[in-house]
Amino acid sequence: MCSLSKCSTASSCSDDDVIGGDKLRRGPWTVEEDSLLIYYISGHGEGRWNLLAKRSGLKRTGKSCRLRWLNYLKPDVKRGNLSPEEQLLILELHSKLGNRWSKIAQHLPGRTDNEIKNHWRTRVQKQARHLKIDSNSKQFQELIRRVWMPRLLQKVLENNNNNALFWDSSTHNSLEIQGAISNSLAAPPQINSSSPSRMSSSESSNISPVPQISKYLENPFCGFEPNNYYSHNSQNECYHVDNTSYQDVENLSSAAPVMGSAMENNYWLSGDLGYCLWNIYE
DNA sequence: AATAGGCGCAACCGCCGGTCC
DNA sequence: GGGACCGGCGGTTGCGCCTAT
Repeated sequence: MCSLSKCSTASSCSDDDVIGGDKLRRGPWTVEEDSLLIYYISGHGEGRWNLLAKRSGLKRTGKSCRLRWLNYLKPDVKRGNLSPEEQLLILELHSKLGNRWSKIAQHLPGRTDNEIKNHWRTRVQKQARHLKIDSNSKQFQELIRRVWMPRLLQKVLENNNNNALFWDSSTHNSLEIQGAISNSLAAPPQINSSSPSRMSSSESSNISPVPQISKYLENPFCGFEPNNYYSHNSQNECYHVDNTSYQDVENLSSAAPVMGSAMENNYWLSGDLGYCLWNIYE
């Protein structure tokens, strides 16, 4: 509630604005104000913002103090670009929670609702505008799930493969991120009918063990059929177990267990065409 | 070098729900 | 019960920086 008598926007307010006889400052915070707020909170703790605003000597509203602390000054506020993992999690959570930014922020330690909201508006909604699609439409939601999330997933896994052949759980301790990754592949596979039946067979290095016989689950990129069984030869070229020849071959470069999966035998397989979700057949 | 336009982000606004008296 | 106050939330604004022309 703006009780200032003569301002309509932040930029139009001056230091001469008055509340209750005191001059109130608005707009960007100075270093001195930040220091004062940090000093006061270090001595008295957070909360009771209106009282804090009065007693600290800051010529700011309680709301303004709260916002400055929570969004900027609080020590655990994480700064810098959102990682692909975080972006993926935001997309996943937004699909479930909608614009409930504070709820989404609770799942991203160190990130504020304001930051996530800004990210959504500047990055995600911008895409919708460019595509002339309503960002709340089913069509856009589908686009996010089918295109954007798999791309982010690819980035996440590429980063991961660069660091370690197998999934490094020490860098991905959030099961929620794992869940978001799994869910990002929940859409039915987009099988490209123009794809050649024999897939590319470039040299694959750093080949990791893959299950002898695996059940392909799902992936928006690959041409494998869900719930069919595949095996591989000594070069890690995959083939359908019903076929005698190596048809539908894809070179597989690495395998990583799906952490947090309800199915312990689920693996991500990294290959020429992207990433596949497999279940070890027993 | 100047300028216009776009973008990112900090900060503000208005509303709402909870709490206290 | 209801009014006042407060904190939290989502939406919006506008400033400053960057980039393209």
